[in-house]
Amino acid sequence: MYLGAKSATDSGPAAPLPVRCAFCPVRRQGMCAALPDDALRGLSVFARRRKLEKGQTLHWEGDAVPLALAVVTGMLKLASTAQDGSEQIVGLVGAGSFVGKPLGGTTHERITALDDCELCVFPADFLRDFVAMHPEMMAVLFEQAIADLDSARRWMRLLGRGSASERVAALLVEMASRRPDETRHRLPLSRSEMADFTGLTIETVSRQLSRFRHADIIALPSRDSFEVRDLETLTQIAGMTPGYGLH
Amino acid sequence: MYLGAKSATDSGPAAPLPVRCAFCPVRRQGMCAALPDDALRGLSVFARRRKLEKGQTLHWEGDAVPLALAVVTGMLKLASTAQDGSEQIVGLVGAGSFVGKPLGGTTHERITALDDCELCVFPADFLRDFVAMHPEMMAVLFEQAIADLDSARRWMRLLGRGSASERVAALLVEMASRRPDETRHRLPLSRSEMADFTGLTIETVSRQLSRFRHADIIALPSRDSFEVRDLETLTQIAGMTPGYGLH
DNA sequence: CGTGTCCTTGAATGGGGTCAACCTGAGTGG
DNA sequence: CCACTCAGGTTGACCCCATTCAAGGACACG
Repeated sequence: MYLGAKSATDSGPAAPLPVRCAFCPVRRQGMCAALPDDALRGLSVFARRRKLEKGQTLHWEGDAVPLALAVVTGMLKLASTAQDGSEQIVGLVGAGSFVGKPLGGTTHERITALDDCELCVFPADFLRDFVAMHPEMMAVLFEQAIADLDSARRWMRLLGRGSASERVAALLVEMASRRPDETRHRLPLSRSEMADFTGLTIETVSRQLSRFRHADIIALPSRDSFEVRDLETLTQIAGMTPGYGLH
Repeated sequence: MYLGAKSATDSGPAAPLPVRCAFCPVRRQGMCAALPDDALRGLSVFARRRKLEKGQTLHWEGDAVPLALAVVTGMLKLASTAQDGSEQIVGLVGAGSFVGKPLGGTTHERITALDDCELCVFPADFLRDFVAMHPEMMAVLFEQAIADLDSARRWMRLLGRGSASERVAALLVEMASRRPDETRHRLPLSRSEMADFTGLTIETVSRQLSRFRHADIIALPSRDSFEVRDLETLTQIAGMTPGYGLH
């Protein structure tokens, strides 16, 4: 169905990498990093850049997955909804990460932009064929699935056993660990989304943040940013050894 | 390092399947089902049958994973431990399922037998090489990782948002769904393990079970078994029906 | 028959939920 | 410029459900 990709892949080593790939901020991350230039050229033929505005939802739980995507900039959330309408966020996806089921199947999560995002989107059909031709890519996807599983299981422990302060601290550490060199970080989640992720209420999240602020562990210069003032204490509260993020 | 497997795989279509595979109860499930006889013969060369007694732990969180395994009979739990010693079970693994990281990496979970188990164990090094030669096997492992991820995320929702009755009901439904035709089921988890899995205390688990029993939703003929008397109500409770009162 | 382990049940406690009031800042219109 | 609105966030008071603490039961073991 997308077999044209084969010839594109084989179109000779001299052909240049498309500009969008050559200068892509995630060229050296995740899925794309695993591919040599010529394979990436084949992949890029069917890749489509797409912007997703903050709050927009990409597709819905229960649908067959029509596509897979890599995040170029911004952050996405994966969330599932209960009958009663309450939402549980089951994953955060940042730049360089991949979402989707290249082998098909239905997903049970909704994908929503927390930021204005830039995505690199592939039709799932094409990707399935492409992966069949590039086993090294399958390995990368598999490893990411395993990493996602690890991270989901760490959150399970937190949700099952963690107190409110542990959960909120863990979320902050998680956000902070994505840019370890900075102390000030964007906080693309609203209080309501933080509540959905931690399994708490917005009031409890707010109270914990205030406690951390009063204890001078963090500062909250604006609604959508925070500053880590005492990372050690924060990681300690989160119940994790420092430098060991939830990914 | 295990390249001898290659010649074993190619040793001609006439060679018979080893007895332990031919009569294996999971020959048609999971990983093994994806392989034709001759490939399975190659795999079986390095497979080792091993029994694990109830309560025995196979290996420990934080270690590099030395092996991968398929469950032949019995049930395993995957659990992670917090600094304070509290345990959170992050997965139950039944017959036919696969555990491990065929591509290497460290695991953060302990693997413990809930029952007396029979396992089919592979050295991780060998499996990595074998998978490289059998892309169709990679696909199966990938799909299982995705399924595990889905299930972990469902539990995340339950742990984050579910009440005590929802969690306990969900665990019973989960156990019951493994043998849909039966109404009476083995319950290989102790109360303490049920508590670890649901993120509750043993007292709360016990109270919920008693409530279900008094409401004639289940019966508890012995400590390690239960009988579903009203599956519809049970699934309804597990599905997070808001404010369901059993008094 | 005593002892230990696991389970059940009861009563008291407390952490987080719920409800409600208030605050803050961005927009909007005069 | 201020007044107004409105959504999102904060804070307080109260309450409820699960935990904690404590006692007792069921069952297997020597």
